[in-house]
Amino acid sequence: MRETTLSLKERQRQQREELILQTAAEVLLEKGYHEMNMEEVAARVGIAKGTLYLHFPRKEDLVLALLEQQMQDILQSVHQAAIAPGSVRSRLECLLQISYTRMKGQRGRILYALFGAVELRPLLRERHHTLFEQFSTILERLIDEGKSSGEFDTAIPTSIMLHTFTSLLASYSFKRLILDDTVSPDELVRYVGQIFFRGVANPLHVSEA
Amino acid sequence: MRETTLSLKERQRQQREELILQTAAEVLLEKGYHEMNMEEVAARVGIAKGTLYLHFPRKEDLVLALLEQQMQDILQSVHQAAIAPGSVRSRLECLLQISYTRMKGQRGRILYALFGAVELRPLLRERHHTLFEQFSTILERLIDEGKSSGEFDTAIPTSIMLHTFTSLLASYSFKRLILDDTVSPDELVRYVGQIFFRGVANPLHVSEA
Amino acid sequence: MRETTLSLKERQRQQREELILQTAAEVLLEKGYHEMNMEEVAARVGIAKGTLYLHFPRKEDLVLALLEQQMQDILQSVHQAAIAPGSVRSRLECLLQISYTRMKGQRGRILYALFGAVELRPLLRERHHTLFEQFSTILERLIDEGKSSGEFDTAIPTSIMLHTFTSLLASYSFKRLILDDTVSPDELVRYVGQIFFRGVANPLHVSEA
Amino acid sequence: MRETTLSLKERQRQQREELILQTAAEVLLEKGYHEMNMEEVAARVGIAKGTLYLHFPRKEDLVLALLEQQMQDILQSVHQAAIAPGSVRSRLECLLQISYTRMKGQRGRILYALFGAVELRPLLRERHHTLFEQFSTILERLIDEGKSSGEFDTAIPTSIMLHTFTSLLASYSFKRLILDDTVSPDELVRYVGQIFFRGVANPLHVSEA
DNA sequence: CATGAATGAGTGTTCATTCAT
DNA sequence: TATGAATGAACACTCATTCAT
Repeated sequence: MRETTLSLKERQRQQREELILQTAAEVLLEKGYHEMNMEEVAARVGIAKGTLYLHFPRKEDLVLALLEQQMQDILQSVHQAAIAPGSVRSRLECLLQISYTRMKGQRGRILYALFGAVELRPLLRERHHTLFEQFSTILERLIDEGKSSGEFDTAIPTSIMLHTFTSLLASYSFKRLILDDTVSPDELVRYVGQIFFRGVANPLHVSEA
Repeated sequence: MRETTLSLKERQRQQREELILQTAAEVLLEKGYHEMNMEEVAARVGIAKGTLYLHFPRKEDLVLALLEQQMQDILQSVHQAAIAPGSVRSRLECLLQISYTRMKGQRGRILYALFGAVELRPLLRERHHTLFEQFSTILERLIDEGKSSGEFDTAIPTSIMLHTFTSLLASYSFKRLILDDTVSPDELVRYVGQIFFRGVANPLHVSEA
Repeated sequence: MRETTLSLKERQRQQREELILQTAAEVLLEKGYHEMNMEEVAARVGIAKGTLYLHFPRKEDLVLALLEQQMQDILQSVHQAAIAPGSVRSRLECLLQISYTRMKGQRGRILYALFGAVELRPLLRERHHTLFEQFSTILERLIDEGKSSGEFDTAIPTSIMLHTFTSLLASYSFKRLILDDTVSPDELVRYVGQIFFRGVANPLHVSEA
Repeated sequence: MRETTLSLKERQRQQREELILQTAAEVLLEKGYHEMNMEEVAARVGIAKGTLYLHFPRKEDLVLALLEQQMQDILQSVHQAAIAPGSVRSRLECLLQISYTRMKGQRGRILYALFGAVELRPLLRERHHTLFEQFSTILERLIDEGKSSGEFDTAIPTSIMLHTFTSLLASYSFKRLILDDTVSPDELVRYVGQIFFRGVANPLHVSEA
């Protein structure tokens, strides 16, 4: 019973923390890092400023937690996509799908807002770097697998493929396209997949598609 | 004679304005929009804060002028590339070349810094939209020309090609690659060109490359 | 039996209160009145902030209790010294001894820390005044005794002697000397005694020293 | 004429700075370092908070300037007293006179208020130390001169005399006595001088007093 | 009684903007 | 026209105090 009580409190605490993060994300998207002020975040959550500081002792911490959440979320997706069955192409398309779908939602745009604040860069860089390394490593392995299996053109360096893919995965242009409902995420995946995979295809390989 | 005097003054004024813009660009890149303060810009230019305000009555105006300049600059490049002789591919590759080369330089990074400041977006959006429309129009015509000439696959919608191209043109991933000297702009143009143009190539067309 | 239980509880309560006071004294010395925060005091004592407030409903009260304790402590010493046998000089030297020895210890420095906080003065003043009156009264009687017995020069007003003595008793300069181990309390007593008692000696009196 | 204009502005600036320092001193004495807030200082001076920060970029700087002013002031007095003609006793009495007279005025109490703020100590210590060293050096020389000339008892170490004198010079007890108008500075000098100089007198020397 | 989560008033500091000279 | 001193709104963060559990 003691345990239940504790975990109840703890659960409530985590629920509120999650609420704070969601709210902060909203404000961040509306106003950017600088215009987001702690008072307003607190007010929107419905708590006092002091309470907000109990959860996140610095504005930076709040924003860093947001970053962490997003990054973990993304890394998770990448992991799952990477270990899915099927061709490398299908797995990478799955990633495109996830990314484009997220663009419609709020969460997909937080990273943009965060990286916008130049003064946060030093802070973000380190954590971002670590996760980005993991992210890159997974994708590189996937691409190399595609090369080994004969799907991809071995003449194109893996790092080029990786960054080309990344450019298409996290593209501001596509984000606008999707937010304006000019294309659906599904369509976009189809077309971008078509272009990219034709582009990196092994010229000698007979695609099953 | 009155006119000459005026135009001399006017010329000096414009020279100073240009200097202000250059300086502002520097500071913007170093510190981002919020950390860039009017005092410092004025000091670096070597004028008083009040004088700075004679040229740009709000901080926003300064930054908007910077945006305008950059956009015009880009539009100019796009124009020139568009009317150059040669295949559509060669002309688009020329654009990639310009973009990647600019990434190494300061000026190419200003737009990133500007768009980073979420709170500027409403301001930027309008002007940006107009210029982006022009930019898009030119590229769309180019792409359509490529489709007509048989270079490009007509099955892929022009807007998709446009935004895919744009994603590769102004890619944060590539910017990092280039700033880290992992690839030269030239190499990058070659590889990205290869991937993109294979990707959008007309399957029936025999490339001259 | 009820009584015993209560007094047990009461004893525990007083023990804790004493612990709080000791801890508060430590923090006060380390950080001064303002930097001393209730949270830290509670944490160091090992109780919750709320519990601390059960004992001392305001920060001021805590600090006032500390003052009281110190003052009573000092008053006690003065009392004992005053009723000791021997010459007035020997009794006053005993007080010097006590004071200088205390300077090495923590407790002797608390009053300095407290009086340092100018904003506490109104609060301290009243209580301090009462106790200081008592303190003064005792010393004045002692000095007058010294005058009657022929030890001290009756031409010097008692209040002057008192405050001169007090200046030497609670001197910041001597505190530094002693904390830096430049002199030992014993030595200091000897020299200061020599100077002061020569200074106030009855010119006609043949000292026994 | 240019020069005159500049020096006029500069003079006004310094006048205001002096006004700020005076005001800050007042507030400091009334409320202590922590309760003194920049807003109020500015308001009392009749300027905006921002203007205050043009003169003193940190609260600390304001308070440090105050310290400097006081210390220089004191050092100045000590210097002048030290080089005055007459016996060492008369010169030291002159210092007592200055100190006790200052106690009536506001300025004499600022150092007490400043040293009260424990958190300022590290800041103050360094500067204070330097000046205190100078102060001590001058007084030590004076005391040694008194010993050489036969005025003072060579059996008492110079440092003891110095600190005893300092204790009497800057005594909180005497400050109260003077602020309460219990004694006049003049009287106090006479009595304290009598006590101290009898106390440190060379037993073999025939005083001219 | 004991707890510690919640509160919100208070304050140092920055900086875009104005305006008298 | 050019200046830069003056302004004051804005904001992160702290901490004494309260009170529901």
